[in-house]
Amino acid sequence: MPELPEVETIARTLAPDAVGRDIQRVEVLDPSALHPDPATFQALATGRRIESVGRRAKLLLLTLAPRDGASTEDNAEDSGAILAVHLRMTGRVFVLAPGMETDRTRAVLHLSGGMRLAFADLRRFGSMHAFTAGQGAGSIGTWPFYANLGPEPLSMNAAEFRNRLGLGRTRIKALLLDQSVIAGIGNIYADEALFRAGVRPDTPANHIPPKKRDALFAAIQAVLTQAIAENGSSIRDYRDAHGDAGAFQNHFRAYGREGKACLACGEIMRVMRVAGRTSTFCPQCQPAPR
DNA sequence: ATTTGTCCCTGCGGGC
DNA sequence: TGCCCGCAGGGACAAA
Repeated sequence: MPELPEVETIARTLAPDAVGRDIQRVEVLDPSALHPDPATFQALATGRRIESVGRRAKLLLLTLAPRDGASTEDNAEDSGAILAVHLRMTGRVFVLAPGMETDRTRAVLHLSGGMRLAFADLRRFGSMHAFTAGQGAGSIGTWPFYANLGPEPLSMNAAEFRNRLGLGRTRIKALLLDQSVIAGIGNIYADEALFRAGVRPDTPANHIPPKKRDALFAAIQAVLTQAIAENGSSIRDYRDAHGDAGAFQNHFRAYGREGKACLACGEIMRVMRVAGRTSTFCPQCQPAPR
């Protein structure tokens, strides 16, 4: 399940191969994968050079340059384009070696130099979105999901995090999963951070004192930083742009450990449902809020 | 106003 | 052995 560290790893492993190449053709295998529609996607992407590969929240972002020969006449307004890939649960982005094919491929970007970039997705929840890079209609800033994204957890500070949790009694895990509150955290890293900070997933935010908020923020940063260093977590589907697995799944202390002994105290790990997600926690280390 | 449920989709594992 | 069901979960959306 690609969350922030997985998408970051994909961006890092993809960039050296993709940056500087031209998108010569967009091969559409599953029209429903391309937004706003396949024709618009092809029109926005084809003939542009990939300037950079990055990440925002759980989105992989390809920044595309204005087209070569864009004259002051007809293409004066061409300020480039942006491709945003959301992998959701089972999406993958691969650099395809010559002759190599992938399963469940939904679209292929044919790049200069014979390189191919494949977007594959078993469960077809993922999607690719094309935007103009300007401020006008069609630009990524007008995409509500993107426009409403909260700050990056690795770029914010503890004070901002404390404030973002607010004064309400919304349960803390729901806030961590809310992309408009803080961007890029999913079920795995929410559980891992809450465990490390000793905060139960259903604790109302207004029951978490400032010091505990700071501890939680530190845990979030530590978990995400270590996960990036380990190239993400590979449970089943996730691979980087070269097909290699990550290793952070070997460091899980909470996620997927229901019924097992807590690594800190030996208590049996339990699950509860918060915000519609299975949440694994230690009843001892993460005591119920009073 | 927050929060829960349903849907999207496919594979897999548990239960019987 | 084999079928059925629930679960996995990010986000949009509807509903309580």
